[in-house]
Amino acid sequence: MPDANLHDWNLTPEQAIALQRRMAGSIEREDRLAPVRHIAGIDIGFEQGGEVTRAAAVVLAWPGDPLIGLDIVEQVVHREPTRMPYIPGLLSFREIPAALAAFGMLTTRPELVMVDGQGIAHPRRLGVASHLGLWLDLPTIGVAKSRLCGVHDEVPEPRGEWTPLRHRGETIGAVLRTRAGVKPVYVSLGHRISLATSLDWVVRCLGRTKLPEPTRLADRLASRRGPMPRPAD
DNA sequence: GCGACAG
DNA sequence: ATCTTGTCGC
Repeated sequence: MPDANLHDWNLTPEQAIALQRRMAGSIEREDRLAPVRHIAGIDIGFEQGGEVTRAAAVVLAWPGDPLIGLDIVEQVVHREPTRMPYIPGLLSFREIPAALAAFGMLTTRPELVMVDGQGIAHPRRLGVASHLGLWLDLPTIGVAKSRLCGVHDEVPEPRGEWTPLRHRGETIGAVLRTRAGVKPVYVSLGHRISLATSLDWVVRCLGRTKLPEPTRLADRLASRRGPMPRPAD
């Protein structure tokens, strides 16, 4: 069987794991961002019992109106047949192809991308946010609603409080309280950004909800709940 | 060997 | 992730 390469998304679990180990070494954990004017949010949802994969991408302008909040500049949806099942640790191979297709539909090229899932807070340090960041060569942040690996203390109740997420003696992310009394989110750097800066951006993009706006809006679009994209004027 | 396990 | 109604609370 031929070796796995970046353009092949139909890999065996063994090949996928080997590829993650190779790619993880290319992840940049320090800031290398252009001035942020647009922030994108990416998320994937499923339809028809999982047969169809639905990728959503939203672009928000930064900074937004202090009263209205962040403005939606663009929002797109891409649907395609689901390729592979969900396997813990191999999520990106299931979601990235569709995410890339949706991202490619965007007219605006954001300077920062927030992804629903882990960045380097992954057993092999290559969660979906990191994988996507490497592919797009853009700064990415992983914002997950639950933990994949690592341990942490309880997070203080006040909004904005956080505690380190550790795994094998290394800090791989932060568990952030985005709303008092609500389950915290797992923030980890994806690519070309530090954990500290990642936390800054997530907090800055927070509305009154648990998830930051980019991820929250993409989530809503991907799960086909909120209003559909309005046709162009 | 026995659990845990992003979405 | 998705399947699903009502219900508790600000």
